[in-house]
Amino acid sequence: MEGGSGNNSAPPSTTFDKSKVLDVKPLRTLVPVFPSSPQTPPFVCAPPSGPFPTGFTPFYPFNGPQPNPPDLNQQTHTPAPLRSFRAPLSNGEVSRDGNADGSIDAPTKRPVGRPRSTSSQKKAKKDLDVALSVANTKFVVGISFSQKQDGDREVVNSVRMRFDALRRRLSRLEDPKESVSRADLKAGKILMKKGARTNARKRVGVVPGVEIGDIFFFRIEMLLVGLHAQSMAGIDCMVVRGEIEDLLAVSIVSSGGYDDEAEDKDVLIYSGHGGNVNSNKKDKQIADQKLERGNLAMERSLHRNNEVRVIRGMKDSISATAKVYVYDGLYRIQESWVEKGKSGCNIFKYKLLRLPGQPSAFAVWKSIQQWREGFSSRVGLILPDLTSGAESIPVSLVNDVDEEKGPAYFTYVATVKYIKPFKLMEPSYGCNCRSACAPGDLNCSCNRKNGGDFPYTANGVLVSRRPLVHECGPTCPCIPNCKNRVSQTGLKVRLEVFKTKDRGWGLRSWDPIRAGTFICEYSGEVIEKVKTRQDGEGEDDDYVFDTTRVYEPFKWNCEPGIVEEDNNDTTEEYNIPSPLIISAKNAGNVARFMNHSCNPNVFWQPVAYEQNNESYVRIAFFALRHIPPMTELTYDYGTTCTDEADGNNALHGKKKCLCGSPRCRGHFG
DNA sequence: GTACGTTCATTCAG
DNA sequence: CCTGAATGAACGTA
Repeated sequence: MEGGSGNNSAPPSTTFDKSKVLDVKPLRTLVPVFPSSPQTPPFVCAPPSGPFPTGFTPFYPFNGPQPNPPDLNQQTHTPAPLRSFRAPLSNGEVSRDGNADGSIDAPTKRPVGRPRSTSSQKKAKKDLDVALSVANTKFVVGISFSQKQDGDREVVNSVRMRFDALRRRLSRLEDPKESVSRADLKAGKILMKKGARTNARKRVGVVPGVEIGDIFFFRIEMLLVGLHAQSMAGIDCMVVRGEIEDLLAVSIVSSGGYDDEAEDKDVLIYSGHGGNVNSNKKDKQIADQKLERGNLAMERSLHRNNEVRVIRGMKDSISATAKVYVYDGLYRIQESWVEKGKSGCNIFKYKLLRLPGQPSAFAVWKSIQQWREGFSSRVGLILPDLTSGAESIPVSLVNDVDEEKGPAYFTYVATVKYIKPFKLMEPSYGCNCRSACAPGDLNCSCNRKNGGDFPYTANGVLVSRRPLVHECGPTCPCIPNCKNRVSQTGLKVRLEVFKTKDRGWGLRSWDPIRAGTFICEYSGEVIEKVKTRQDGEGEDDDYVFDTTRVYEPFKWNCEPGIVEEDNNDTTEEYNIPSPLIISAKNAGNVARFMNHSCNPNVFWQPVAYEQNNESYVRIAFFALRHIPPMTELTYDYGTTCTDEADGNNALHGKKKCLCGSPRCRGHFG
């Protein structure tokens, strides 16, 4: 397993029998490349040099005990910080927290003449709302008052993951009669009402826990973490009270709806709002923009010279209208002017400059776009496709940190080999669906095996972790792009294998990745037992995936009871019919390059499907949270069950962890 | 597959 | 408290 640099310098052809792996299709061999640099040292097994925290949890748990609950019971108002531009606790804020009375059926005024929903639709919607409202009472928030006002990284991640878990769960209901439209809004509404948000107090500048480069797929997500507190409007502003009361812009979203110029990575020409430029009203009356609200705030911020957060919105490839938002850090407004728009009406324009010294975010996206279009070459590119066509999309091999020309020789296999079937409790011959298997169709035996709970959303995103995901297999008659074949259809995310600074080769993506996205399976050769030096088997096999290791439990699924009929087993403990050990030392795919982290962004999930009336289990990797482009992909390797009573060093075979997470366990493997 | 219109939402400011 | 503006998002149609 790629855990460090120690394995990458083995001579390519002397340590294993190539013929054994070269006669099976569809194999592609990686062009042999030899490290030109001196051998890098193998993994150090030195004892930890400092105190390592115990009681690790991979991320802030949704509920249940927390290692160090920060201010969990604090109910008193924290005094408003003396820092300028921080919104004081308003009465409105307190009252919103206090009386979440759930009046979700409050009538909303519609513009006259707008067609109204049919009564049956309204009834269905109301029923669902009531169900959601009832479910809310069981909902454990676990976010303290002070965390709601001012967050940190853990709270921000917790809110974002909880939002998406809930959104996926709500959008899973694909029976058209019960379909939830705008699951994002529904999930956001529930979380808002329960106070499961953070950084609710507006502020100028940095939002604690939100990092430059963070990505969002819904406006509501940015609202929940306090990055941009408007559900639709592009300019967010706040009133500051000082010697004179002032209105300041705090954040803007550049989404392409207006005539912005967003070509330069450090400069943004932003248009003011209003004038019905992009109104969804029937009358396309275009008017001059007025110096009010957001426009006024931008003008005041120009004179005050305060920092303005900039979020860049872009088209997401997942669908025609989907967007992805990238937090690009702090800018300052340099100048403003008024110009005539296409229709001849006045439009406010603002020129913003990015503050220097910030990590790049949008610039990374620009570079990737250039590489894709071939306008610029990737620095340090060694191979455009290390799979030699074994995958349907290329995987680049890149080294921009040193001279090493590639990992040690291995054979690229897109899927696992020598896999053994396991016996099912009851024999199964796949489903009988003619076209695509339909979620909710209990005539489909694959659906029944999944407890009637379709594992994926319409976008092919995993809804929840479960003991075993049952996909349709090669002998199911449904169409090849049936939605229940996500892990069999090959790579969808554009990946690259790259040289890390201190952990050998690693894996990362050019594409932004939504939580729950399938990344790859763990390919390789199924083996009976892990080879170790101790057993006289030569060197340790570090490219191993082993289901019998001990894995740190973590919570990924949405809380049970959010949706009324959602009473299925929500356990996230895996149930694998028989242990599975895969070695990718000699043959494997991109998964062999994924490094370990104690705070990973990827997790594995066993997936079963049938072939010739037998069932097989494979290991599929999914994104644990949203992953920005060029962020290293990591998962938790787990730990071997070391028998400490046998006199051996309990750390034998374990490797010093370099993941750098605050909750690092110190060792892994 | 993209482009555009329609529809139904939500939050916050005024 | 009430109202409406607002650089949403999904979906249907061309």
